[in-house]
Amino acid sequence: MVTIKDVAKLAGVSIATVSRSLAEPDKVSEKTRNKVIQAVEKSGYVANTLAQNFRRRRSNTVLVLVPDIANPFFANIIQGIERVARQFKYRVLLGDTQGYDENERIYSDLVSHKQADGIICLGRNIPFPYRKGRQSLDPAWPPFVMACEYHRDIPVPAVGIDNVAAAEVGVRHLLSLGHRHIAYIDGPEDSILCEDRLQGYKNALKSSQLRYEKGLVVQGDFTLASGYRAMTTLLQRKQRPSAVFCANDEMAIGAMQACRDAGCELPGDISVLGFDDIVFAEYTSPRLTTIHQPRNEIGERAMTLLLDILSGASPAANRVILPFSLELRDSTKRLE
Amino acid sequence: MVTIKDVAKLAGVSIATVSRSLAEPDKVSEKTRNKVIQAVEKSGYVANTLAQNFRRRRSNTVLVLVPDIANPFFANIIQGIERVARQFKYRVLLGDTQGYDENERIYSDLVSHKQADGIICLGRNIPFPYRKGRQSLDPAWPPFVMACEYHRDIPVPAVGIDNVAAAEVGVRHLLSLGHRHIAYIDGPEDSILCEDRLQGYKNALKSSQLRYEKGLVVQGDFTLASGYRAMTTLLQRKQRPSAVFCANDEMAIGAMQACRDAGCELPGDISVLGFDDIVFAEYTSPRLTTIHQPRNEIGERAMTLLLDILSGASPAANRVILPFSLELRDSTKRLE
DNA sequence: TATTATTATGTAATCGTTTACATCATAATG
DNA sequence: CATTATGATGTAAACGATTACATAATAATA
Repeated sequence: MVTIKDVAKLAGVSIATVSRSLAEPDKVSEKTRNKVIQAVEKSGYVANTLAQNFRRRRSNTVLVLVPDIANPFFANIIQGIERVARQFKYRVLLGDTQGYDENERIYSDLVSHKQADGIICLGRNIPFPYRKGRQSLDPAWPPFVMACEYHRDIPVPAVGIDNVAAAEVGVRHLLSLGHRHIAYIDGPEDSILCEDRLQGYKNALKSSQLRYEKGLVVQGDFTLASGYRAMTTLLQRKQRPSAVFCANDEMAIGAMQACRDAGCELPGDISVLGFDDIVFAEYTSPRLTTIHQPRNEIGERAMTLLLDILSGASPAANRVILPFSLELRDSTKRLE
Repeated sequence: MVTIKDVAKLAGVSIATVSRSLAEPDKVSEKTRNKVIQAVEKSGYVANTLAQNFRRRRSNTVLVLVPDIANPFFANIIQGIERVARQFKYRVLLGDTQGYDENERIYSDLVSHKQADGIICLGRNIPFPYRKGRQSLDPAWPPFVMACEYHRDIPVPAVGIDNVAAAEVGVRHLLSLGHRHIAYIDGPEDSILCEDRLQGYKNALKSSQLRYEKGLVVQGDFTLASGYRAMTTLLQRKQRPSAVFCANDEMAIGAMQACRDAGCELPGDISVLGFDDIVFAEYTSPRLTTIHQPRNEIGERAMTLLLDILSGASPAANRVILPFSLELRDSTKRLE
């Protein structure tokens, strides 16, 4: 294995000069720099990252905590993160948390010695230490950014869309089609995202002087199956809703299946509105009307934000709000 | 930061003893071992992984090359890998190759200095050096395992199912329903997986004395959109197929949409058979009949295999073949 | 030209482990 | 009891980079 020493010998300079030529080229005269570069090329030297990480006390790696990689929604965000990370020579370490609260593992494995320079959390259960807020945070914990979700009380840097507004736009769309009996299939309890969407749902109802009916809100957990179950519950009501707004596309797709199984026409009997606009939304029958989130961009911006923080820039824009859009397709229909 | 030195002082022993107590406990007397353990607990010492990695020249990290994380099929495999990795205190570094051939990056970033101790490749474009076979492989490249795909000529360790047999079972099912005009929507050209599935398709046809008709095979690229396009092409034939076998579920779902758009009844006019059994397959309309692959297990076994190789075990089972199953649902129907 | 400021380079310490080797104590052997 | 094997511990040298500091070379000034 060719080390910095070999290069130094080959170039006829000291190892310090080699190191400098590569890391801070302007601290070195052009002549020597060229000698070094030549030697590097000739020898095929590539710096030992393990040694560098150790010495520099950082790893050029970010840890991405994903509640569930199998969820295509998250996958797109990860892609965005990856792209930016690669551009800035960072590596992406994946942690599928599967809902577990795995603080100790994260801590002892990665954080305590800067195995990861920063953390991006895609889910709602953020590692415990961050819940206590910046000031009381053990300095060993590295910078932390949330994508999608955010924290209500603590100003954790976060990237996402305005979920209240998005939900409101969606539900208003249903209202504009004449629906008055609109159900909401909610996501997991501890998701602020879903609280916001619920709020948007309520806002929209209020704007039409409709009263919020608790029985029309059923909780799911973002999975297809939970959407199915929730819809099944809703269909058992004496008065069936004529439209249902779902906190994500998967539950919407599950709900559609439940409708079909119950013999409902789609969208004739029931209009379905999703959230996220995953690729599959265009391939359901009928095609799913949904709220589009810029997933790739969310990932990109989250990574960019993290890099900013890592580079010591003040967290100017502590919370990045990206635009959403209502994607009109065929699963919502005017009420006759 | 508390280092091994602090622990040594606290326990009243040398750093070497501390190191040994932790790494090779039986090389140390019980008495001292206990002293050390106490000191470790008291001080809250946790070994600096960066230093360890550097000194040991390995990282306890595996690199997983994924063609596309957004594909739920791969996501499940990654989950399996993650689970085993975690169990054995390995970390998973994710590389979304997006089809790029990014050999140099992998090499200079990771491989040359054991930033990753091993590689698991989920896709078909395996890093160049491995294509040349073990004997002519630069020893810097770490052990390599393929999941799903494999290499025809070179005995690269691989985990997967018997794709020829699986496809044959699937198509025989269609034949048993009376279909005689069966199309195949193929995956990308360079995928051995798909070659195998095509072979299975041919085998099945032959077993029913049907001749293989080239026009009934259309190429896709595993995406929903490509399935849609392929099916559209097939529907333009003077004689439409009565059934179509797709190399993956996404293309099948795309194909179903194309059928609907063309005014075909599903499964009345056309039976559709998928491959993989992704979660969405149960939520299409009609529910998709498909070949089930044990995705999680593929990931788990791939990681296990890699760990075996890393631990120096001879690659006894160089190729692991897992069972598949035909998942009968509603998208295939007897031809009337 | 002599002196000082500036820039370029080298020397050597350092990061926190692991590990070969030396040393010392203890147990087993003759 | 002397000698040798065995086991437990310590000493110190790595690993390959970065970087504070010292020194040498050059440029700027008087």
